[in-house]
Amino acid sequence: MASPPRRMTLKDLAQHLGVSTASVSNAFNRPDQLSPKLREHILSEAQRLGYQGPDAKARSLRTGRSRIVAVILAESLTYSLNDAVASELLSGIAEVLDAQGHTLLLLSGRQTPAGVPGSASIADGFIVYGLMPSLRLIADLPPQRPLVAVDFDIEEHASVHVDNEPAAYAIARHAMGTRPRRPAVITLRLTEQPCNGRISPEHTLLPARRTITRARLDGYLRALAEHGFTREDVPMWNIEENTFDVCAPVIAEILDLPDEERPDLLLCLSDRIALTALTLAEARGLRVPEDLRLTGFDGIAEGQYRAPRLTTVRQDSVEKGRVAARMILGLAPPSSCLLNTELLIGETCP
Amino acid sequence: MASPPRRMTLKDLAQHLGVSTASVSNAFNRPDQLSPKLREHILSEAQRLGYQGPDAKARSLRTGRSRIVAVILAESLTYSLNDAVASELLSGIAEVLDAQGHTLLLLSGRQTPAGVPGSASIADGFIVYGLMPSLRLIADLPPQRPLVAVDFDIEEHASVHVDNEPAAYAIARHAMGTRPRRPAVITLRLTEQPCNGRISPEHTLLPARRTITRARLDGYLRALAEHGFTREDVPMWNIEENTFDVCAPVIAEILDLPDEERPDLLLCLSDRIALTALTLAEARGLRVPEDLRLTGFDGIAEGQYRAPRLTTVRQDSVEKGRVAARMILGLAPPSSCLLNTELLIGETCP
DNA sequence: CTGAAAGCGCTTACAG
DNA sequence: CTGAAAGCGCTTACAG
Repeated sequence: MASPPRRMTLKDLAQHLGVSTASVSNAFNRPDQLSPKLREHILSEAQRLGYQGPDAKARSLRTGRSRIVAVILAESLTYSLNDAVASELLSGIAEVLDAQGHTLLLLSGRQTPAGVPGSASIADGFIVYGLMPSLRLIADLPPQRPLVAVDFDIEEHASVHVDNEPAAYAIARHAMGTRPRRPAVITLRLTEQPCNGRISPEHTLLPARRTITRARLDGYLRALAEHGFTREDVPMWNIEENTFDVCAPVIAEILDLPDEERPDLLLCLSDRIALTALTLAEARGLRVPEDLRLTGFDGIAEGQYRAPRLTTVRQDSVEKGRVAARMILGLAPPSSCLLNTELLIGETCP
Repeated sequence: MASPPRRMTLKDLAQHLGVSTASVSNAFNRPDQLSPKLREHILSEAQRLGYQGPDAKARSLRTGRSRIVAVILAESLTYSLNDAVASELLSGIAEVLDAQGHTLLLLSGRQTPAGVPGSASIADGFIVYGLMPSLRLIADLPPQRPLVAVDFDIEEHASVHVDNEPAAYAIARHAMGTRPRRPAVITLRLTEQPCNGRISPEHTLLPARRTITRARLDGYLRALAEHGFTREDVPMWNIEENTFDVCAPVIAEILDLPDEERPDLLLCLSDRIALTALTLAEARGLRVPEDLRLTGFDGIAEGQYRAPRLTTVRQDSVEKGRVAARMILGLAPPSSCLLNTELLIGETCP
């Protein structure tokens, strides 16, 4: 096992070939700076001798650019990777980065108490997604590198949003087409204090600038108000994490209310919540939509590839990712971009 | 907007404070190399002056380590990010990397014809997942850095697997408990030539060392053989991509066969395939399991959080990721690790 | 415990 | 078109 003690460097290769390091570098990076013949010679010898091309670490130090874009997810990576909406966003980002020869570094805003790991500073730009993270996190990022916020705003930085309030208004208004007797709302991470269950007057709700879920709630309440339901008339439950396991107990509590108290319309802040409600309702023999109507938000595939199909708002999370990535790479000017959504009428709330 | 033209460097900070660059570096990296008092002074001044800590690019060049681990996915990133099994694997990897202060660089083996982008060489180690990629891709990775293969083998490198053949045998044997009249198998990316539909004798099947799906098929066929079904008795269909959209037409073709030809047992190579079959069967009014029994493979949440629950094999993809990450970081010795699976009996094949 | 110095592997003006 | 040289920002023996 007398394997070579270290990787071959550009300098080694140049010496081997009797050319300058500049020529080798140019052979890899700037074809116009040397004769095609020499370039061909250098590249084929590199291949033959096992030189893999300029080292990324050295190159990035020298040029100041790494061709790496970091995505900082407000939630844990475990949650985000298994969430359909976050996954779609990442797909959109990855699609654009790939096409431009860039790669994706995944970071969680929650991972270390120490904040974002130092290796984050290697990235050429940052996409920050999700709940408004602590400003400290943002301050710890290297300044003067492009940053795009998705689903929230950071002062003086670009952002990508969907029209949460109008979309929520539209779907709630659709649901009001058949007047519910007992409408209710299930929100997501909306209370200042953790609350996985019924929201009481003691709870403080986060403001719209902190979380998109508030904007959606405001849309629902606007439509409800137009039909004579005040906020006091409409019970609200809150979910702490957008997963089946965390949703299920809260929804069980709602569905297990006595018949005369059980809501007949559930406006859910996400498809995951609505799908959990649908599963649990089916398990209890409740008929959807006859006994219980349900609406979601997001338009994830799982809600559309089943019967009954979920009535929901489709947001194009893939496109959100593409837009953010284009701004980071400078393919589009930094801006505050608002994407439209689409109302999907399924069978859970016809 | 007379903002500082460039980021402050360690050297700048050292000059400001009248200490050597070594002391500043040690303040950040080796607390034992200087007095607590000086360290405290340096760190607080760094904070005050806006020095964010040593630059990751320079540090990684100097030390040769980046604290970045690359995951190379055989499929496209778009596919992988939206696939439950791949997402779980990534979760497990991310969990371990996070805990060790490392971060995750996502690469696709399919992204560029040019092969893995040069920035890959920044990673300290590589986890390669999925179908056996071209050996060229592996050869292009920097040698002498740790590499772990997941779900396939690379000579002289560590690997993580589940016991595909025995697990497939076990679930098929369970299904044989009630003798089917017309069993069939739906495979996944198993033919040398692309084939999204019925497999004919002309098709060449990939060998088990190239893809885990072959090992699963072998397990099914072994159990079927024990019950007197030869390979010729059992029709097989192949799916090219493990997504609803690609599965649906093939499954529709199967379910729309005349009653006397339609299989009454579908052994599916993945949960995604089985769930698609379940959805389409329900849409056609076929009763599961009375008219059609179904088994999956993977044990993804979506199959367990619905009624009827999928009968399937649960593989712990999160743990697969953890094991691979531990090997990469040197927390566990490189080895060939085989994880066990668990038979989950749901209602689709009681 | 501190400081001066070498060097990680590359890219890029610049002079020829 | 080619080559000699500076320097990206750091870490780390090493001498004091």
